[in-house]
Amino acid sequence: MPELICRTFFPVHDYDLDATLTSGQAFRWELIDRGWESVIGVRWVRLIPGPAGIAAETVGPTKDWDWLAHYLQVQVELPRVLDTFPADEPMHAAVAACRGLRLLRQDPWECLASFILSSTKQIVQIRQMVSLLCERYGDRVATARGRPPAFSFPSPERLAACSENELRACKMGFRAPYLRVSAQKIAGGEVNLNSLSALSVAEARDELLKLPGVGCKIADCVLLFAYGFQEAFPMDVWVMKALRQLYFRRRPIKAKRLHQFAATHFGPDAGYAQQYLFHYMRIRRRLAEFTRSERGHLGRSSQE
DNA sequence: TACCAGGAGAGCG
DNA sequence: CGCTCTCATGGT
Repeated sequence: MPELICRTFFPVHDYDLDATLTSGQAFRWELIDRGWESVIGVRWVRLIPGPAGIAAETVGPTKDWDWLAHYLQVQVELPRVLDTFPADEPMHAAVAACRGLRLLRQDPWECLASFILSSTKQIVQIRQMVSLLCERYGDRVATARGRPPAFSFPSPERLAACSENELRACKMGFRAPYLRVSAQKIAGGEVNLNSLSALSVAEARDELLKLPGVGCKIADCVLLFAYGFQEAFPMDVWVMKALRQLYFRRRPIKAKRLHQFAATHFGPDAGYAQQYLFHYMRIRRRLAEFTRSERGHLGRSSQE
């Protein structure tokens, strides 16, 4: 029985889908034959970026695409956001290098669980842990013919029912009890993720901080990537390095002062600015590594 | 091989 | 507070 493929098109400008999906905010997108594939909620999705916008397809009868428009935040007028950034040299450079980078609006539980796993892990490894978790404890969802199997992100209830060893087997190490207990607190109603959008940022942050394995940085990631609190400014080692390098040129600055600077300097969409700085640093590193390796090859071959 | 990764929590003075 | 140590595991 042939599956029903439904398609739509979002005519968005200033939307760099590649940058957005590889900028370390979501961990389940894979590039297959020039399209990005993942699962949002219980739906498999394939996105194809083009010059006039983003083409999308999914499986099963679909007349309403609001869930995807919401996830992609296609209604956001990017220039309006960029205008709120401070008019300084570092931000100009970051914006120029990451033109079209966007923030997604993700499911709170998937976002929270993923970032609980993120601590002192590289993005490739976070992807690996999340992928194992979904394969083993998520539900199979329908995909287009010829596509690899896809799974939903396991619910809090499902992960709460896992043993610590089962979770450790997904290569998450010391993060296993954090994820397990957090899942239990959410499944048991001790923390209600659905109620946070009605709260102030500070109140919502305090709720997230009740969960084990969630400190300021991870709370801010969830506030920003899942709830759309755009003033939340997650400060990880990369953003810290960006601020020191771009704004304080190797003058010794304590982390506390850096937080104060970030809280006052970047305006109402500070979290958006943060994502530009984060991605800017990462693509600069990739370029530097590429250049170094190319020079290495040239150096060797010219020796002969 | 040594060092680092989208950190958090506990123990200490 | 603010500092240091530990916690698994894999990539570079």
